[in-house]
Amino acid sequence: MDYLAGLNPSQRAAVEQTEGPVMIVAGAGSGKTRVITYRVAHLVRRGVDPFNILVLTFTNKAAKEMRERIMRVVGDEAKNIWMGTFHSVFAKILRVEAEHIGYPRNFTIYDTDDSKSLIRSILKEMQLDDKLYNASFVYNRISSAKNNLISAQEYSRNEQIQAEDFSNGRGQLGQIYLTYTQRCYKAGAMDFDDLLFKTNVLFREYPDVLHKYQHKFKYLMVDEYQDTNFSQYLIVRKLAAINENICVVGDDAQSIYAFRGANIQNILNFEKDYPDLKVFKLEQNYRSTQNIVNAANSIIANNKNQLKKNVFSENETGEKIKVCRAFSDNEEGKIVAEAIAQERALNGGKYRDFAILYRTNAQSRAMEEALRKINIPYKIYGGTSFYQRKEIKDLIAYFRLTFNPNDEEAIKRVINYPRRGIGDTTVDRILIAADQHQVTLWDVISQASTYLDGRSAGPVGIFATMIQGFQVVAKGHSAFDAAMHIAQHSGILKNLYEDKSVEGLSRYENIQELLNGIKEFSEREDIEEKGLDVFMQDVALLTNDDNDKDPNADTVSLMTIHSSKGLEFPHVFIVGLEENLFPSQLSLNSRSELEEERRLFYVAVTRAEKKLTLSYATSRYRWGTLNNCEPSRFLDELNPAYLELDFKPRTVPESTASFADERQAWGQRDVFTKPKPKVPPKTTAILPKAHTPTPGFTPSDTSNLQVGMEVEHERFGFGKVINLEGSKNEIKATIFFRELGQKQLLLKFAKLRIVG
DNA sequence: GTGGCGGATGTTTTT
DNA sequence: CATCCGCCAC
Repeated sequence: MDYLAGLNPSQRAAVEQTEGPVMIVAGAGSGKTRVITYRVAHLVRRGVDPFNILVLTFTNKAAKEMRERIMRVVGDEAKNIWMGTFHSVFAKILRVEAEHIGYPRNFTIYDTDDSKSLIRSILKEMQLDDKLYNASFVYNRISSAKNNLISAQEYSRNEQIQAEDFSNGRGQLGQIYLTYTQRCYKAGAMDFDDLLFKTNVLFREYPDVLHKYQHKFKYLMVDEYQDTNFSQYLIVRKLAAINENICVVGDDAQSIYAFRGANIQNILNFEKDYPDLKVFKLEQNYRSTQNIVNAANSIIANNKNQLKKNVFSENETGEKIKVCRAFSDNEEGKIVAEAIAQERALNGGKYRDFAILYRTNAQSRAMEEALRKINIPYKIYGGTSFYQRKEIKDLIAYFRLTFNPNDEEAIKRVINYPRRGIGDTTVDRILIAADQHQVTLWDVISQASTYLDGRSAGPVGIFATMIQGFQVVAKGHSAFDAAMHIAQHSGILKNLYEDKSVEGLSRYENIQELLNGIKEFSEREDIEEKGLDVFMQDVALLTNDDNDKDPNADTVSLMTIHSSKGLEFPHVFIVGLEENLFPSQLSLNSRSELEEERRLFYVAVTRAEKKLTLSYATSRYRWGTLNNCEPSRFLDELNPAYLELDFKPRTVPESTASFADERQAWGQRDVFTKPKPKVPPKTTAILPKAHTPTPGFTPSDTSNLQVGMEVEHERFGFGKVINLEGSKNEIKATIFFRELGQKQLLLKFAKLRIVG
């Protein structure tokens, strides 16, 4: 029981409370991961069968790390613990139980791209305006419906939802959702949200199945509970209903996934669900210096909605938090890169002690360039995942088709790649034929001559034969052999090999890398089934860090704040602290969204152990144009006692002296003393009454107006005509008003008096 | 059915 | 700035 010795009293109490409902409210850096690890280890030590333990995490990375840690305490037995993300665990269960809900065992998992592509097809078929019904918007709408366990039928039947959609001019959303669901079903595909939604359906419709898992998972633990949505919440509650050995761990201050349906209420209401609940609060931060912890507290204090908690540190006070200003995003990169080099030159340390965190993936580029320039090794986490690259998705689409030939998105992706003379028209015909004859897509493709006319039947038939060939090969061979066969005979390998461009070369290499990965899988000894179908089962759920070749390499880490959650580094740089970037422009509409951004900043700050550096740029390239930026409001919210500004406050040398006397002596009218809006207002409705018309103002006949004439406008004041264009009744005059600047007016409406 | 071009459009964040 | 999409000519 030596592992218990290193824990503080509340940590230890949380570990030892293995029975009944438990909630651990864990402040940032309070040893949460240790508690979960030891708690699981403790269960195993006390004789609980690892097969009866289920641990749910939010990333594959977290699951993997935790399993390794537990293995260090209890050994190989840890391999048998059910541990993974919600999505991966329930995908596994759904595959076993698929027949109950009418899905094939080897159903495809659609990723976001697949889903949006399907939505786009549906929108096109329904001939809907793809601006009003933007695919991403529709996807999000369907996604949040599913996360709140609202089925397509329910969505369409619900009068309130319908009324809301109609009033937004999007009355077809219900129909789109219905069609989308139907098409996924026909394709034997589930999207990410379905993995949770269908699990709920399964548990609701088949009590015996639920019962089986309730007994299987005698002990449940959920990490990052504050990030669960309703769908996840209900799964957990149902699974725990019999044994009630449920332990959730979370921190409301670190809830940063509301945008994908996470509901803080899940953590706030936990007590109501389990009256016998034991709550443990972990408030001592062991990770960071006092300055960092105090600064973080000063940020989160600005949020109204939060659980009371007192996170404190007894570590050294530490250095103050440095704030840097740069002129541009590139200079910001340079400052950060040089700071890393300098820190290492002065105090040593490894590259892996440094992390650069940003709000959006796009910001990584300036950082990368700066690091590369002075030869600092770095690694980017997240971003476009290896498995999202086009060439990888293409090859995987062939794999998908091999095991599920009805996979509509896979068909569309590769039926004509490499080119084999099957154009969009033919694909449309296939979809229509399947619909008309009430058969599957694969029925149409595999019996092309019965369903299609002669011209398109030929190439489609050849395609079908090829896929059938793959199916035969996949059955009798290892994952690697099958994959290699498909890569070659589909023509993908040849197609990429012939592309001698730089991108083509890298695509070819990526395919090689995927094949290597499959080869490794084929040679693994810890699993029995090594077919390509097994490899494929959760490929859609893999992310970048699952493809990490050398996790121990000494490199600086670059990642979004979201993916930094749960990690810690001695030195942390948070870059791009600018209004409209962080907080994101899209979050400024509501208090709750702004508070989520603030929690995100809190998460970022609390990643730092020893030293934290914040930076912002006063200008930045966005969409290819240079934009001026304001420093983030979050910088103002930080208690200045913990900050050190790395620049002189910008003060423009000012003098009270003026040239007013000289101007007056010269006789010039002083127009500049009146306040002048920088940008001419766009509409006349909000114009200030800047001008009082000359007494007895009457509009002149402007039919003979000439360029260069001085005019007075009833509200805009005095101005000079600088251009006239258009004919007769539609003459448009460009007039430069002294007070307001340039404006364009239609003469037939404008009331102008010609001066002098 | 294919390929090239110009224009629109997009950046949160992740499973 | 980059990519993706639609439109047009072969």
